[in-house]
Amino acid sequence: MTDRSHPAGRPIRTAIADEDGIDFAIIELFFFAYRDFTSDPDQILADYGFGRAHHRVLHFVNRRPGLTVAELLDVLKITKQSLARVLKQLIDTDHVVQLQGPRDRRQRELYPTARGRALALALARPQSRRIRAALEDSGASERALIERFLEAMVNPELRAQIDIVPAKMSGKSHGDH
Amino acid sequence: MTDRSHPAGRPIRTAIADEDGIDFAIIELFFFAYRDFTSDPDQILADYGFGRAHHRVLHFVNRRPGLTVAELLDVLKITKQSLARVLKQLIDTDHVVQLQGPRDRRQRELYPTARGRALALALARPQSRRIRAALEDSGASERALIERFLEAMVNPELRAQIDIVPAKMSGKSHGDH
DNA sequence: AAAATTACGTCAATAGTGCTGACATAATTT
DNA sequence: AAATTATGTCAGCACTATTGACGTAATTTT
Repeated sequence: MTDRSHPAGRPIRTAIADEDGIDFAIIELFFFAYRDFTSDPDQILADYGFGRAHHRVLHFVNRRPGLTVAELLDVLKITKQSLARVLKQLIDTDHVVQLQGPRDRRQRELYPTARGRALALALARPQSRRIRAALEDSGASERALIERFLEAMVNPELRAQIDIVPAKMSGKSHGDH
Repeated sequence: MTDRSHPAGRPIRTAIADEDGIDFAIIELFFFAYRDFTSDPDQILADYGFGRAHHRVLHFVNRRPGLTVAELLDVLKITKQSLARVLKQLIDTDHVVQLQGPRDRRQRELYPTARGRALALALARPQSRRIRAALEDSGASERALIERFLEAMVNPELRAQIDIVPAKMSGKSHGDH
């Protein structure tokens, strides 16, 4: 501990400040907030032997039923191999089913089953509860502002992927026949 | 693909809605936002052969210089073993130094070196830039509201850890004596 | 003073999730 | 017919996290 073979490196005893106007407070809060935000579903997932990767796949398959493997890879920004394992498990446990693409038969359209839908909901519930509580606690209950802020945190090139599912309003031409 | 040995599991073709009033939009945005938020420092860390774990240690050692190993474990909520490797690397590369605790000589107080301070700043810079841009883009530029929201997302029991470093402002009503 | 506890370090083994590169197959496009 | 595309799969690797066990030095308790 005192046998330094290094060029010294004296200890800095002052806390890092807002040097250069860096917003350490929010950087740190974002870390804590995201950690706790994911901890709720982690509990549930553990019962199924699933991890966060399963959650993400399940989430997007429920949000965009019928999306293909390639589309899912693009949304998640992971590799085929990374997806393969978790997707296979979700299919084997009957949470997700694959259907041959209607236009292009090479494609696999991914859909949730009733079971997959139920699990996705169970995972989202505590997260949504936390969000609602946080909105209330933070006073303003300015949902729209938080939404805009989070969206602005995302890389501009990727925002397109997000707006794909505007839920119900903003009458998209989603024509689910 | 049609050789199902399962009890069936018919595909659900409708997108998951705001069933039960679940806020899927913000859940999803939080995922995208955090992913991109961490991608900036990830680029830099790769040059050092470091990962996110190194970043987190470096961050907190800079924020609370002199914190002990036990305190760091408590903040990060990881195990001793998980910390051991990354901390050792940070010490070996002269980013962090250990000093024997003054009161309790079993303790190791952790401090950043000049190098560690510089790296912490370099990692925080793009994150802070992203936050500032997002605050501006989201119009309101309501920093305080975002801060309150994120804090409210954290488990109440853990909020104590956060307020430890109120920097200077963060004019909370938490009456810091 | 002896015993118990604490703080830290370390070893071994394991899990989850990510990566790259290579290769195979079927289907579509050129 | 040839090239490309969508998907699946294999092998191997890296990082971060886990649990459990053990050792040592220092402190606290009895």
